[in-house]
Amino acid sequence: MPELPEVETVRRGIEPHVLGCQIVHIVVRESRLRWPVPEELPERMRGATLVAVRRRAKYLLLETDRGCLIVHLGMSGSLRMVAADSAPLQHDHVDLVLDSGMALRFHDPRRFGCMLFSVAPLEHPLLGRLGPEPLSDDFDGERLYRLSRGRSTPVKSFIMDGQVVVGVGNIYAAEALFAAGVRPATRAGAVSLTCYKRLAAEIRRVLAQAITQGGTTLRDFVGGDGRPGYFQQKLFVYGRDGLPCRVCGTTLRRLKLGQRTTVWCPQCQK
DNA sequence: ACTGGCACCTGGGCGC
DNA sequence: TGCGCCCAGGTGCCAG
Repeated sequence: MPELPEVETVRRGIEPHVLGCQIVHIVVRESRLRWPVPEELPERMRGATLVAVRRRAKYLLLETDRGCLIVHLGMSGSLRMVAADSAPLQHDHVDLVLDSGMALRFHDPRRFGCMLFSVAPLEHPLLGRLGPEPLSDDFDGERLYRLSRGRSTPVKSFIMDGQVVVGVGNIYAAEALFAAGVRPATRAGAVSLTCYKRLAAEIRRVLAQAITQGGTTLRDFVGGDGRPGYFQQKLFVYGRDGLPCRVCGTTLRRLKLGQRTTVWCPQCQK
């Protein structure tokens, strides 16, 4: 489900409701996520105080005085604040019950998400080799250009590679490539420095704008406060194959790159 | 070192 | 109404 803007929207939504709270207990109804929820998690976290809610790539880091919960929402996950005594629905796999009378509830029909524990999350194998945050100063067109030399992978797959830059998923990859006027199937190594500078700028702009809009609501995405995102009203290509380009009217085309559906405009993207 | 392909899951929408 | 098929926001891992 969520790309970086959605995860950031969730982070901002839950932060004010959990910061400073103590975890009374953790209810694990289904531990079979992408990786099993550690059996010792409830015992280890009982009584811990939440001191920060951070994000790295698409991972949420719930930091406590006893260590950190690493949460990924996969394709279909969500985190919501609920009343601690509210009845769980299907796929409500984990509750962090807080001393405020609320609970942070992890819901994930497809179970591609995860909930792990670490005392040094940034050194965790899943996070240790990630590239820079797209909204940080470490990310720019020169980096894209440098890392792409000699690579034959499509530029779209390249910018979705977490070692290159994190947080660019299928929606925003397509949108950024459209905005930069770059064809998704172009070999990464054949894209010029000029184009990469434009692409990096568009990746930043599109992600930042999506965060401002509260993320993109597809199907049932809602932020931690239950409000939907509005970015879908600004999509130029994602999900619009066969429809006219919003800029030039040309019929948008679709292809598969790295097993992911990709929509592009043959007129606007060269 | 790279690349493409598969895997993990459930649910919604479609054609028949 | 039911069944089978395809599709979906992610990403680790495998063989070649």
